[in-house]
Amino acid sequence: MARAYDVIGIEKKWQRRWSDEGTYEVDADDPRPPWYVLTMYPYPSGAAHMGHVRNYTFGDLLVRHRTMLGHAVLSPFGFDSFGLPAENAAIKTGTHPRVFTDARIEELKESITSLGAVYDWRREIHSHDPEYIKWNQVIFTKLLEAGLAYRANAPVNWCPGCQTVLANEQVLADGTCERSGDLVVKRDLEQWFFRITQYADELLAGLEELEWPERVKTMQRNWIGRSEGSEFDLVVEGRDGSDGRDPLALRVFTTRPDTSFGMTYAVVAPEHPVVDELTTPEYAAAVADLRARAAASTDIERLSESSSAGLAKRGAFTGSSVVNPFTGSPVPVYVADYVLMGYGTGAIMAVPAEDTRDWDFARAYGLPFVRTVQPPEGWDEHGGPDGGPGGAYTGPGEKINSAWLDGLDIPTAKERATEWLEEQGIGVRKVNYRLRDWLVSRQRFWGCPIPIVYCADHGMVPVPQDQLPVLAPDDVEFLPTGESPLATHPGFLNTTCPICGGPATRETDTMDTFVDSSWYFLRFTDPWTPDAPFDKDIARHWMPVDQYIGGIEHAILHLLYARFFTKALADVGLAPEGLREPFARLFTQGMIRMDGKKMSKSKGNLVAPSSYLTTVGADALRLFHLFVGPPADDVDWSAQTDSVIEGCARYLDRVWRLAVPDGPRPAGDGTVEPGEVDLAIRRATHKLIDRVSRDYERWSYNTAVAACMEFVNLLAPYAKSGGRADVVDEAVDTLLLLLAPMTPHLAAEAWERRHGDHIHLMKWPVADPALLVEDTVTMVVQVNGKVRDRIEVAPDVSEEEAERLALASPPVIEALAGGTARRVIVRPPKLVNVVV
RNA sequence: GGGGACGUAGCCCAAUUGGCAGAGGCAGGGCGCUUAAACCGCCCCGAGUGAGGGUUCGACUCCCUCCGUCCCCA
Repeated sequence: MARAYDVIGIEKKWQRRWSDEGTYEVDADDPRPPWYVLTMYPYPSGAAHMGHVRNYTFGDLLVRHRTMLGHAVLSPFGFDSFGLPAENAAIKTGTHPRVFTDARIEELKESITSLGAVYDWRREIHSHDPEYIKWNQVIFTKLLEAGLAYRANAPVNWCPGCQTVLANEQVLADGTCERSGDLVVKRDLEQWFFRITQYADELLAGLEELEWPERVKTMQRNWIGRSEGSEFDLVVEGRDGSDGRDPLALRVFTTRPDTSFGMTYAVVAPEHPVVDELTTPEYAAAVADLRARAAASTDIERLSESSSAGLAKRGAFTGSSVVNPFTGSPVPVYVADYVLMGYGTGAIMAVPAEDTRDWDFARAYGLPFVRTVQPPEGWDEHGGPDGGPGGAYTGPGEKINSAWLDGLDIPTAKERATEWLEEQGIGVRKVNYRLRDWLVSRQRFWGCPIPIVYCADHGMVPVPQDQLPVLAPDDVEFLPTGESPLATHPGFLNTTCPICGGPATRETDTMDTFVDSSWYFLRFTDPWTPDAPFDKDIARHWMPVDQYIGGIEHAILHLLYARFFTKALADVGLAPEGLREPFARLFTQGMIRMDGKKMSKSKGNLVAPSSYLTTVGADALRLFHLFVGPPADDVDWSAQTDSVIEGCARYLDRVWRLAVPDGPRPAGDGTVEPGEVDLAIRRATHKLIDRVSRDYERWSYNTAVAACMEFVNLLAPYAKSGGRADVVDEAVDTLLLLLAPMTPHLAAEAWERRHGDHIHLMKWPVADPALLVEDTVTMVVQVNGKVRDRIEVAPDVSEEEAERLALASPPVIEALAGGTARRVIVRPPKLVNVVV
């Protein structure tokens, strides 16, 4: 399509100038108030895709807008450059992951730049850079010193395809690996953990003060999963110690101690260490069978009620009983896979009447139930789904069948039961979390090595800071065995003990890449200090990030880990004390979908931005992303999308012709007083400032663009048919200033041709309040909600006057037809409704 | 199974938060310009808001139920 201006040439010209002139480079001693805008740093996957374009368009708009508002805007960029794809490529092609990664970084950097997105590139970070690795390792040893990192043997999710450990969240709902699709299995391994659970309460409480989307905060709350309850002992029948054997008891956790009188059986997790002791010879085979099956399935499968295993195969009687301390009666103990070792104590009291999972299990095994909460009338007949009989009742109600708790409400009964357990010395109040410690070990090559050596005499020894970074060797072979090359490289593996100098071996695990992304935003504030990961005072100047932008897919893990790291780093003295939260405001933009699926490389439905950059240009593509809908909403890439993008390009052509006319600029008549028509344009100009400014604040770019389009529709005929030059100039200049953050190249070039200077160094326009007030507004007059008349009134019309005018309106009088108004609703100056 | 978001013209979306359902764009149609077409300019065409009920003088907006799409947790 023929364009009104040299789009490609102009875009290249300005991209070079912003870079050459360092327009968006800032330092901590800048006198302007600081503002930190950050878009989540990307994994370098090669040339940018549409999701990147959308992402960086929002971020870049903010950087330019905030700068025009007079802030010193910190806008850094970097790459999350460790990760699996580079290593897989190495195995496939024999290219070293660094070579592969560096090439992908260059591609991505180039395509980000060609979008017109501006950054302070002096601060660029690569997480595979030796300098970054070093500080990562220093942080690791500091956390170790502080007791926030530890090593433990743990059952882990093992992906046979990737030959590595996966975090729970990397395992999909169907029990397969999110990357390779292989079925994940359980394995016991010595692993490194970060003690994030120590911060569980603070991570929960800290959410309150954050200006984050409510749903992200909800997801984090659910992930942390704080629950208050009691932990108490169930004495195994016959093992109270009176027969000379050691007493044996089963410790259970419950959030509903008030239901204890309704316990009809108890359950232990298949992995529970007490299982062997509880199981009588008679039931040993069945229990062993169940344990084997549980070990082969994932947590998700085990908790799923529609498991293919079926309820009947999911439990086994141990042959033992435990005594319910509330009733003194024994109940049978089962092993069942719906109880997990990792949560609570790995054992529960089962109350089928008030817990749906217990109910299902009890029914499958013919176990009785006793209600301890009075269900509503008719519950047993039609309380269930589809009006069938009701099962477990988990709602509020009066306590029954519970001796001294009878008649109480649930909260009171809960408190009494807890107090009783404490008085009897058999239980304690307990807060439980769903959140687990963060497993950071990865059996991969392309990650940050964990800086630990193992010495025969001194055990586990952290590598001293002056010997960091520990770097992976270059001369490695990448074989499709799945084993990390680090584990078999003698030069890397064999080292000396930092304490005694004797022979030692290195830790061969590398860190989860979420470690790298948990503090990069701090490093960005000062990537130059030689003796620390960043200077604390400089970090304090810029932090927290004023606006963080990223995908909703990071709602839980990355954001939770980064919050944990910020607190932990402050506590070990690396980050500024008092800095508890890294991201004051968060925005999660919608994703791009095509044919109902997320647009992604793995789904093979990518639309390359590059084809648009060489046709309609970056500005039009940016404008499209801003215009297509609310930033938080998903974008459907459809057959019509190209026409919409062309429509955006057409609009920019119109703006260009308006701003840089072919012929001589219209000579305005500055001698005559402006008339009504001229004033209307001026009013529209200032209303546009007001509207766009407010839309920017509330992330409503689609309406801001629509307002600019509407304005051009109004302005173009006026400018063409002899409008006053001063009025047109004010209108066009204002429009360019408002567009500058959205379509920076066009705005910059047009402004330079008009004024010879740099639009992005201009101040954001301010609306003249005098031009925002209307002389008159249209007041709607209704009779019984039906519009009968419209009357022009003063904006500050009084209630009495509005009512008088409405009742005097001929159409209203006609509609009333001699009847009297029963009631008149007056909402000046917008509406009067006469009710008959 | 639990929690959440969203359903407005053929399509993408507005409606300043309970007050005239339409701002903008795409697609479609007409006229002008043109030898013709594209480009460009001007104009036209459009839903009663997923369905049902409730609250209210008044509901796209608030409350229930259902349907559909998507997200999170199981």
